[in-house]
Amino acid sequence: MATRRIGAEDSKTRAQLLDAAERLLLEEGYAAVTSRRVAAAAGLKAQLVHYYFRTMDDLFLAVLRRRADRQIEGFERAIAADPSLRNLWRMNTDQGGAAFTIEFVALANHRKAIKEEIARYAERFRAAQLEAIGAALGAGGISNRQLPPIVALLLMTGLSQMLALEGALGITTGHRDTLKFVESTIAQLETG
Amino acid sequence: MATRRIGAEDSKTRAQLLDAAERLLLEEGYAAVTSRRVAAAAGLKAQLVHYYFRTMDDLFLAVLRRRADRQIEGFERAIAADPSLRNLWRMNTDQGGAAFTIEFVALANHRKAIKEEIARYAERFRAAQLEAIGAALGAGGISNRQLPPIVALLLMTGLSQMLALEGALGITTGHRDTLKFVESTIAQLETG
DNA sequence: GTCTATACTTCGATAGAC
DNA sequence: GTCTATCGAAGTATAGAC
Repeated sequence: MATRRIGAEDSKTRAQLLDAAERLLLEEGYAAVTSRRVAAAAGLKAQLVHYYFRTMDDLFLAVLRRRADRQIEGFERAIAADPSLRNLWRMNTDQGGAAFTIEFVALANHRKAIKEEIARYAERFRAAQLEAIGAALGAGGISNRQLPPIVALLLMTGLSQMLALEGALGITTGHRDTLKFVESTIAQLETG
Repeated sequence: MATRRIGAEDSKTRAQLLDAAERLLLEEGYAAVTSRRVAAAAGLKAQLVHYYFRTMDDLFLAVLRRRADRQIEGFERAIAADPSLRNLWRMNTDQGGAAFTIEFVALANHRKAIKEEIARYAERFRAAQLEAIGAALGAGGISNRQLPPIVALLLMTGLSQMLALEGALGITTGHRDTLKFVESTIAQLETG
């Protein structure tokens, strides 16, 4: 049948399946997110997964959207409350979403729909951060020629993501020194 | 049986299976690396995978070791030939192993044996790079207080990995500007 | 030393019952 | 609008034949 029916978006059962899928994804990786295991974790029948999400990819996309929306919202609230460089850096390192990122990047690497959705969210996130970092650098007296905001942003993002990712894998060489260096650099910038 | 037999390490069939597994891993992701698919890609029977590699994890480990050994060897040869900052940066960005890294990091995230092996290789790689970057910075007249080599290394690694990873996902905002910035910074350092 | 026959489990997805 | 019965394909792994 070309037009099979699909469960309501506000169904409580649907939310339970999403919760279970997210938990499994974080704890055991995307390969463990099967219709049977998700359903079992939620105490439901496996076929319900295919009722609320036609394919497994649809389920992954729903998990991604729910989580990314929450994260962007949280970021914007935090940056409105404290738009300092220090806070920007803290948010990039603190948010324990490294495992989540790893899973979705791996998934995205071979699934067009997920790849496109991730790229969309990443660009949105980058735009929001660029605005914040541009203002913070300007307030610290850093000119665009010395260090363009977009470059500062990619340096910061690259570094914080690497620290989180390596931390998750148990790679630690140089982390302490680098953290200290970044923190003292930020402190220097903020005091002028 | 506790002591099942295993195929010889120098078997030609074994090498074909490794090749097929590596190809599948890069082209379709680790979830596609199943005994049946690996064997089919190599034109062999699925059971042979379990003869040469007792479990699928053993197969993944063998792929990882073969590839990482080659990469470290190549790096050491290249850096011996040209130990400049420019070359260090080029090697970190050029080596198209982003997809490979993504897959193994995702795998490692939930498999102890793979995680430990990756950490071992990463630390070895870092040590080799640290030596090289320390020498290059010293030659450029950068003091340890201005920019400690280990910090420079993590900045460079974080940035290049992020550029590669985002490139694979189709995220491009800021990449061009950042590349230009890094290249001109390196050029400045190398001319004094 | 090399490979195959075979067992048993789990997978995604659909068609149809309530 | 919600859920279940069921299918065919694909998964890992072992025991045993050559």
